[in-house]
Amino acid sequence: MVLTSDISLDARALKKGPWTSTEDSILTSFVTKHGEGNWNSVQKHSGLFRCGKSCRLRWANHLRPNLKKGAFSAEEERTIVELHAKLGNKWARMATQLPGRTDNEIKNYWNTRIKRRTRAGLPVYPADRAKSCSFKYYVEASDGRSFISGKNADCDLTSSFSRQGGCLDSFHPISRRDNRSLNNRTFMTAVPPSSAVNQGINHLVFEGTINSYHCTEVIRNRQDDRNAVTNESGPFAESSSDESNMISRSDFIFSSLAFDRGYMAGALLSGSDNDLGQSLVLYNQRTTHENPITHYGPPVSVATLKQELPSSQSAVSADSTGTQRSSITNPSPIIPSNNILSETDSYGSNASNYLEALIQEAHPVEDIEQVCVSMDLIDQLMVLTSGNMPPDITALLVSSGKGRWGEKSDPTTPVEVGICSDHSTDVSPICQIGIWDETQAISTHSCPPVVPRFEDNMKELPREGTYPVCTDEDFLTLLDLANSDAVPEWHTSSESKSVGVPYALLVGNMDALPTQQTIAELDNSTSYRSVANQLWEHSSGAW
DNA sequence: AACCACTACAACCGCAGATCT
DNA sequence: GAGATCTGCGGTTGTAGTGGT
Repeated sequence: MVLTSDISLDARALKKGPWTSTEDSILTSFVTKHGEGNWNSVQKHSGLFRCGKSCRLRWANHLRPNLKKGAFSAEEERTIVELHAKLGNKWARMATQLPGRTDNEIKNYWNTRIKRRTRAGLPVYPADRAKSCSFKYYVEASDGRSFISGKNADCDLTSSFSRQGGCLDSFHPISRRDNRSLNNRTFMTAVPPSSAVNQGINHLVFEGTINSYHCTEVIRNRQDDRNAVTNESGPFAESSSDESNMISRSDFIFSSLAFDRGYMAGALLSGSDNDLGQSLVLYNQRTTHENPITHYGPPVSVATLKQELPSSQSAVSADSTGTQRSSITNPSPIIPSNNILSETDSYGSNASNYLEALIQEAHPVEDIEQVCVSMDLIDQLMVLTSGNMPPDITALLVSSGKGRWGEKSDPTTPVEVGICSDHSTDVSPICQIGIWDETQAISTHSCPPVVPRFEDNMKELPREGTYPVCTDEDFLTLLDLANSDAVPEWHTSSESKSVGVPYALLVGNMDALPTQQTIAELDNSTSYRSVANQLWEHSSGAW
């Protein structure tokens, strides 16, 4: 009531509409004299009958020095497209990357561009931006599962993933740490059709931000997305440029990366942050960068897996005979058709023993260094473990691969943690563990495996002594060495380095995870690879 | 010349977070 | 600690200019 008259008074007093040159000059002289800020006082003391907001806007968009006028250059346009792909409608943030341009300009440009392209039936993002990733792998498994694995060398989009039941488009990993696009980061997602949803492997590979243009059915078996499974619509189903679709979630925790013949090798279902204790969480970038607590949880039992799946999806299903079995297509006649593991079994020791038996069956045991673990074995193991590779087995496989590093086909596929093959030979070059790199292309990786000490499992690893088991003192020593820059880094990419989990893997002791401060210091000074290098030298190449 | 569609741009509005009192 | 105020951001609207019919 009281305010009504005030408001109408203000409405009468304050001018709206286009600014005159006189007003501009008044505002300019006032700001030049008194500086920016305190815009309401501008209105009060400058004689302008404009509200503070209007003054700020006029100054910021038109009067402040160093503003660029005129049409956007081709380079600026390209930058805008890239930035929008990464940031969405964060005009102000985009403006900081375009000197002399205002958020309003960029917004106007984008909106008219959107209109134009939409009217023309063109995609928002140019096709060359949406498809230029060279996917290292694309596998359509016989059971209908599809995987896309992309590593991207020159663009920040991974898309053009379209398949029955879902597609992934415009996939933009962005570092939370500095909002930098993880352009060269390897990522993969698996989008199984409904018939295979119960594999427990349909998880995004990374934790980050997804700009979900046209994303559908990407994540389907997360706790809070279970309802979405039934209506064939994932959490990113809406197609919109709305900021609300900039989904940043921390619970897309990928497991291992490698797969062949359509099978995940290495595995693991993800879990939310709250599930750390249940899942074998291998990497969680958010926790790494902001709160470096990343766990190797206990192995996920089949029962746990089952529990974690939506009600419409079960890890094991009954076949026509009523036998409960993994719904992963059995890839090999070697493996009995029924699941060796009972539902309630943790696969741990059984699987380990079974794998050892398999290896011994395939190769003479006297020279384990010559053992080649074929993908058949990995296939079988995947069936055995329903896609969840226990860490001790992972380590065993690495052990089997000892000595193969750098030989013939270079096992350069980077993995976060897990097992991979290079997909180039019939016989897999075994496994790698623990090399996580968001800046290196797949094909340029070459470094010795870093074997985590899986706490209780460590003492059970074969060939004890060949693993780089680090004490905390070792860790500090290595850290000093790394920070001393005494050793050349394995790569000198100017991109920021990823530390944290790799470090922990390196150290082999999750308890020895460096503090965030340490990570930051390390990140500024050297690469964790130099530590790995030291580790390698310390072990005299023994691993 | 008049009208219309379209584009580019400027400015306003509402909201939310930060800061102040 | 709570309310007021300031500031910045993003969405929306208004308007001038341009080109085609």
